[in-house]
Amino acid sequence: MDARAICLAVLSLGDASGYEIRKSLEAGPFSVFSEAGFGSIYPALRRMSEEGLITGQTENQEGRPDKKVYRITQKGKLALLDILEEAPAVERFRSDHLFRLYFAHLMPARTVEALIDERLTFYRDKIEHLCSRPDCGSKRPGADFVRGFGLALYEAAARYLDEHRHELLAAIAIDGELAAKAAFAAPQSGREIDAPAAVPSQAAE
Amino acid sequence: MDARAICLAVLSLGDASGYEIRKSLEAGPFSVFSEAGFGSIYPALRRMSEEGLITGQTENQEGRPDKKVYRITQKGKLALLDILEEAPAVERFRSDHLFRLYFAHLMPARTVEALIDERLTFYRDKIEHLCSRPDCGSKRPGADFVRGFGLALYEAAARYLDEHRHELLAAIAIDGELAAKAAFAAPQSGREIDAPAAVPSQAAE
DNA sequence: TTATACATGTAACTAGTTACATGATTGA
DNA sequence: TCAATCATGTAACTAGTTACATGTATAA
Repeated sequence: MDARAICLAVLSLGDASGYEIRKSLEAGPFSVFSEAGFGSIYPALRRMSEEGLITGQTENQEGRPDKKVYRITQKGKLALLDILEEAPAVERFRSDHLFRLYFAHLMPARTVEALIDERLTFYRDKIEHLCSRPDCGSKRPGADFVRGFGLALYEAAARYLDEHRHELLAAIAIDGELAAKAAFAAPQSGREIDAPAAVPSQAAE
Repeated sequence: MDARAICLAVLSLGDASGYEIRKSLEAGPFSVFSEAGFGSIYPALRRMSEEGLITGQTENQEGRPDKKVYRITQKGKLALLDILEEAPAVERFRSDHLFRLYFAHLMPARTVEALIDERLTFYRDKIEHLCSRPDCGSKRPGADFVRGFGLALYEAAARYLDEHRHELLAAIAIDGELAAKAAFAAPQSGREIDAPAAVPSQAAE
């Protein structure tokens, strides 16, 4: 889903300003599986407002900037139902952290350690956050299902990192810390120059 | 990481053509955490070739199109090390499937069922695929770590779906299948029109 | 005969990020 | 006094997707 769908989804739960939508994506029920910045939220709201999917009402506030509170229209509700019926996009998962950890042998052990710790903290924060709001109303069964799913994943991730960090760190240490990096970056080493034909199958595997 | 980093990573394991890089992203060691299409791979390879991070050699093949086999240069290796040292991007997770499942009450039960089954098959395929190649060489400890992480996540996901699908499906059925959808889409219902100020906090929560 | 695998690439488009502009209030 | 929170928005840029163009060989 794109920023439009996300905004529509948040507004289907209740009126909100662009700022509040953003906040909701950080902490609300959609925080498990979506994210969007102001740079995509504001243009999306404006366009949907022009198209009649939502309406905006400017609220004057004392002491702080005016806010524009949006409300989903019936047309907007139907648009959301349409989005729900569309074939879901192929789920793609890209992880910068895993990318780096794959090359752990090319980094100093303390960098790898910091990387894992940071990730652990991230998952634990997420778990704590999800646990702190039981929110189990049977009105929206999908909400509980999705929250449970997120919780299960975050817990599995945290458990894995916790149980395997020493393993990885030990394996790097044995390697002589930066020896692997030096070997990799050395002008001549790390590749058999006269055996290029044999390598592609390895890469493709 | 972007398409450039991904290509560099694959090439650091061995020479490959654009086509082979793509294949490797579907099945190889990076399939756990990255994906890229031809439309981003080919331009990335060309640019990196111009910049001297990789070199390309055209191989004539009988009976099939020529292929351009790329090899990472020393400059390319240093570039990869640079990427590894950069602060990792904030990990963002967007899921079309979870988005839909959140609104399960607005969809026919059989659609929801199909959605979950599809996902279950996806995770099981991934698990089977990851298990089928033990590949435990101590040379690249990060490779095993990352594969294990992916496996742990996919297993947790599959387990959750398996154990909770009936729960969700039952909750929807009780609701009278499409009654919720009708109520949601009905012109007047689903929102207290005269209590707009109270709603934002709910959305933001 | 039909689809898939092999193989590379471009053009047009869509979407999203980053940085900037503006400015008051509140808490440390 | 400094940072954070509230609040909205635009412009320039970056990146990625989709559809197209081209063509052979092989397996079902």
